Amino acid sequence: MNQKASESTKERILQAAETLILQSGFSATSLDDIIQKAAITKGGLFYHFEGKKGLARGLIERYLQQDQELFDQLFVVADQSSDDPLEQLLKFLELFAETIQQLEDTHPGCLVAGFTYESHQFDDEIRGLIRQGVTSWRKMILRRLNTIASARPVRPGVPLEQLADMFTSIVEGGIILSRVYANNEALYHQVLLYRDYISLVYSSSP
Amino acid sequence: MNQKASESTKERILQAAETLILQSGFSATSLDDIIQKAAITKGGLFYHFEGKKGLARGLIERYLQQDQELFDQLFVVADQSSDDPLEQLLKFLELFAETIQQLEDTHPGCLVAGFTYESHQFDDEIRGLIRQGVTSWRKMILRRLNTIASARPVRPGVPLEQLADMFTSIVEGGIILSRVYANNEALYHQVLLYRDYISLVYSSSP
DNA sequence: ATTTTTTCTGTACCTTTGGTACAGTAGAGT
DNA sequence: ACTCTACTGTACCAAAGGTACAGAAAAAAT
Repeated sequence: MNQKASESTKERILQAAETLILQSGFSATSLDDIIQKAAITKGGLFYHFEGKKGLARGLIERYLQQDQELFDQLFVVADQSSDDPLEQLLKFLELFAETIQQLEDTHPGCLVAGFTYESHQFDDEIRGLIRQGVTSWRKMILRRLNTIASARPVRPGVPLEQLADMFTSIVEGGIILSRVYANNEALYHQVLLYRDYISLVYSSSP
Repeated sequence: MNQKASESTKERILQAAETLILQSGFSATSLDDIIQKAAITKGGLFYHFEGKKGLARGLIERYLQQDQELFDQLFVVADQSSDDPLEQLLKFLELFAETIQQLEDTHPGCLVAGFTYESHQFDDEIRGLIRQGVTSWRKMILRRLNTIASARPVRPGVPLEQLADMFTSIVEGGIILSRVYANNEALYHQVLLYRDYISLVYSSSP
């Protein structure tokens, strides 16, 4: 078999594992569950990953990468829509909200949040990856907020670092709402409220 | 032994279980872990709860109850601080934010969020309790928002139901931030940003 | 065409642990 | 002395994680 076959098998395992883990949690998902869903054997799984711990690392790495790719794509579109940095960010949030709304099923959940609620099981490496993910989201938004702030007044008393973290906060919280209500509209609206707040933070009216 | 001894044992079990489960997740927390921390035997645990599932129900019921008690207490103080419904809600959020900030350790996490990320393990009863909890938070805030709206103009395009859900969203998301950063300031600031947004939603300036 | 390497399958096995059941007991109240 | 509550102690079973390895099947290299 060629490398592509290997990669597609690995991907199949990761996809199956992610789906199951977001449904039941990491610990509650057995390797047997995963190999069954991925249509592979235990030996095959251990060929690709160093046990369950190695699988966890593979999962979070893949998740953060895919996430970054989505955000990058949306920002490309958003940046084309206007020359105004504020409008670009607002457009990004709009696109992101719509992307969520268009999901057929209930939002599957975020691996970062899931792992955070099982964090004592993982070692420092995994916890480091989780923190790295959250930090990257903060940086991504904060860069934009700072650029906007260089041309517009910012509402007093609003720390931009916290406003950037609010993106993560809203998304993670919104995902929980959507899962509890079994309805993506909740997450969609939460992102739009965040968008609205940002527009108010940079609104120059008294 | 008397009833007080029984109740205190039950409470000790619940407290131990909650702490451990918020650290490692429900599945990853063994009954052995819990009985060790609670200084009881396996038989004793099964005397008080119908297995691990019964324990989960006891945990979520207790959590929602304690949560409600805290909110009620804070609203009593907040309602005394002013006659203006908007000021009362803003004060409540301030008090809540300060309560979190004063926690000695990192916020332990929310059982509702934790269980949501392991929801496929639980039956409809537990999932019902989780939904009931989130719904009660929404109602609690929405009642206030509607009262405020009866006397003040609301910013157009802001659905009050979603603004009420934003409380849950911000708190759950903020908890994740605080846990990842190992710092309660994140959650504190998120609640204050939500407070700021609410004040803007009801601000009457053009 | 053959050899080699990669990518798995299948089986067998071990150890730990999670979850459950239940018989028995200690101690407080009556 | 009796009874009930509140446990303790022990025993048991299925399941999970992990390991080891023999070998097959497919592709790549030669």
